[in-house]
Order: sequence, then C-alpha cells, then structure tokens
Amino acid sequence: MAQTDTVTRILDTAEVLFAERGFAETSLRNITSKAKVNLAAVNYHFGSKKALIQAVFARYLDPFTERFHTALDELESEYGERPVPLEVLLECMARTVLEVPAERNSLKVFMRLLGLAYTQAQGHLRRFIQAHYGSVFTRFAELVRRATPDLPDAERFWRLHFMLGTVIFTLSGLDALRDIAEKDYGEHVSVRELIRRLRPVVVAGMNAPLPESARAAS
Amino acid sequence: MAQTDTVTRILDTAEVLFAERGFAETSLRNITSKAKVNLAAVNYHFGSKKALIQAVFARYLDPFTERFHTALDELESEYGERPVPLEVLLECMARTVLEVPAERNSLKVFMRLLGLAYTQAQGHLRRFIQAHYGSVFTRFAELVRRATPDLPDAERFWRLHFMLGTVIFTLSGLDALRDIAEKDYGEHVSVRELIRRLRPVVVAGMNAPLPESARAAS
DNA sequence: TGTACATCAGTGAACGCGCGTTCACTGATGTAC
DNA sequence: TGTACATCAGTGAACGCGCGTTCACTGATGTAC
Repeated sequence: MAQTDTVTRILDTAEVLFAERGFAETSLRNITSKAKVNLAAVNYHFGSKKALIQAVFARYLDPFTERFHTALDELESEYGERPVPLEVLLECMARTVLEVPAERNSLKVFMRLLGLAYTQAQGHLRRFIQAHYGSVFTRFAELVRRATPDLPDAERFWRLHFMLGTVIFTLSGLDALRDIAEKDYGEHVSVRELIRRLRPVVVAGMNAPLPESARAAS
Repeated sequence: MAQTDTVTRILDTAEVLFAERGFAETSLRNITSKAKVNLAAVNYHFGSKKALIQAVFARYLDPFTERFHTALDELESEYGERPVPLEVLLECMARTVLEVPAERNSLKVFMRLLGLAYTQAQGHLRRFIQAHYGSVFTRFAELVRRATPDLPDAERFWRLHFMLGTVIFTLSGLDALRDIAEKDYGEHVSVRELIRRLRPVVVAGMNAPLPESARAAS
C-alpha cells in the first residue's frame, strides 16, 4: 500500500467522521478501523490526533485560500479603483466555497468542521486557522469595508459575524434542517438552492438600517 | 448538606462547564470536583450523564416556555384578530430570552448549549427539546407566519433558521468574538448591546426580497 | 416516651472499558562501495 | 554484479489513564406501634 494511499484513506475517513460526530466523539480506532488502516498509522503519519484534525482542515483550506486569492485578484483588476460591490464579493466567495470541494460532496462536512472549530473547546483549531489562513479573510474584510463605506467599522465587524453564523449554522446543521423541511414541505433542497436562498438574506442583513443609537436605548 | 443544595451545585457547575467545553469534553469528575460534591452523587440524583445534560436544559427551558407563553398570550389579546408585527414578535422573544436567566449571567451559557444541541452528535438532545418544548416554538412560528403573509412557507422556514443561526452562533461564540472586537475596536459590548445590533439585521433578513426563481437560476 | 424499622441523601472504592500513544519489530526499497 | 547498510511505511501488542457507572455502605431523619 503506497504512502499516499494510507494517508488519503485516513484523511477521507477522518473528515467524514469528524463532521458526523465531532472531534472528541470520534476516536482514532473509529477512523482507522473504518479506513481499514492500522491504528498506529495515524500517529506514524500525523504525530497526534490534534495534528490529524489540523491536516483535515488544511486539505480544504489550502486550495480554498489559493483560489480565493486568485478570484479576488481578478475582481480587483476588473474594478480597479472602484469598490467591488457587496453582492459581487459575496457571490465570489460563494462560488469559491462551492467550487473547492466539488469532487467530493463535502461542503457540508467542511462547514460542520468550521462550526465546530468556532464553538468547541478546541482553541488550538481557531488559532491554527487564524495563523495559517487569517490573511485571506483580512483581505476579504477590507474589500467588504470598501463596499460598505457608510457602515461603522464595529457594526460591519458584527454584521459579518452575524452572517457567518447564518451560513455556518445552516450548512453545518444541513442534514437536520433538511429532514425537517422535507417532512413539512415535501421539498428537498440542494446546497446550491440553499445558497440561492441565503444570498438576498445576507445582503439585506448587511445593508440593514443602523440600530437606534446606544445612548438612546434603555 | 440538604438535597437541593447538592443538586443545585451540580447543575450550576455542569451548565458552566458544558458551555465552556462541550458535553463530551466535560467529565463527571470535572463537574463533581469543581462542585465539591461526591462523584457518585450525579448518578444518584440524575441517573446518568445524559439525564444530567437534559436536566441542565430543563432548568432554562421550563421557565422560558412558561414566560414566553404568557407573553404571547398578552400579545394575542392585545392585537386580537390583527397579526402581531414581526418587530414586536422578535422584541417579545428577545425580552423573554433576556429575562429568564437574569439572576445568573448565563444567557451565553444557554445559547452555547443550544448551539451544541443543534450541531453535536447528541441527537437525544434535539429530540428531548423538540418533545418537551416544541409546542411553544410551533406557536411562535405560526405568529410569524401571520406577520409575514407574503413569504412562501418554505422561504419563511429557512429564513427563521438563518436567523436562529445568527443568534446562536453570535451568542454562543460570544467570548471569542468579544475578544476580537475588543482587540480591534477597543469596544466592549454587552449582551444587551449585541441584541440591539442584531435586531435590525434580523428584521432586514426576514424581509429581504425573494430570491430569483429557482427555475431561472443556473 | 421508647424502640424497631424504613427511607433517603450522600460516600468511597472499585468495576470494566475505550482512549491516545508508544515501542520493538517487519519487510520492502534505495544507496554506497 | 554483489553485499552491507540505511531509510521508511506499516504493524501488533501493550502501556497507563481517565471515563461513566455500580455497589455495599453510613448516618441522619421520619414513622409505627
């Protein structure tokens, strides 16, 4: 069995199981037995469970950041000095997000992982992501700033995270929500369909009127 | 040590630790040692760890649903046949959510738990919540339906969950986000402040224009 | 009022189990001379 | 071309550890007669 094979099988299996049940609830024995690989192989190739988790993320985020940088380059050269409209920025991000894991049907998996990274104890994961991939998000945030010049900085910060919450929650809880929706409306939604529904909501949320001033509020 | 004391100490400690680190990452030994209570006391009083988790939820949701039903009763008798406006419904929910855990500063804790319940493996938790507290949410959803008569049912369903995602993600990741916001803008936001910022975004999201038709989309 | 018994909160120690990790080892392949 | 050695992917078994749960037990309080 060639090295790449074992390593790939571990990563493929780990990402699915992590997304299904979380990090703590997925043991190396779960992964290696499902991947038909020796238990010790994880520690041999990755060093530790923690490093395996980070490797799972890297396998998504490396191609994502590369493509996203390229896509933003194109937008910037297309618009030059003019700010790129918010709708275009969001569209660009959505397209890149959808494009990257196209070969496997694993957008859900990745979003789930991202949600776990944010909410779970695993502080090391957020730090890992920030350290390795922070720059592309900073770049995106700066473009959003230029697209929404009337929004105070703090307000924009919070709204971006509100919208991030919407996307992560929806796509990571996708299976549960899909079940309910299907039962209630007999309608099976695809991820593309969901993103189509998300877009106007996100745009409207970002462009919402400012809240009444903090001073005036009780 | 009176019974109520031991039971309360366990619940108090468990809710904090669960919210900090998740369910799987919090052991009964963590809880009982921090609560200065015998290890076996959890199984004695609650029967199992799973039952303890549900008891932690029940301690919030029981008073919440009671108050929320009362508040909705008042709104319905105030508006009679007329639909209650969306803003009023959201305001009512926000007020109830803020009111309930007022004695402890534990809104964050509860939201975190709710987020975990949705995203984590713990299917038993979502089922528990649905079974015990589903009716009040159904009632709220029906009022929202009357407040947004132009929204197709499926669209409303998804938007409600988009907004739920925003709220849960924001309030459950509160500490992390607050750290970043404070570092970047030197501004410390309170939960009340955050909810003030959330309101216009949520209202705008619910009232966003309908997406282009699915047929027209690629 | 006194005694025998029941109830129940709480305890301390142990149970078996699954966990992540380690270690000595194998066997195939490549490299130096 | 042949031999000795190095490298490296992969293996099987064991390590110690912390986990949730169980069990026999204590001691205080309430109840029946």
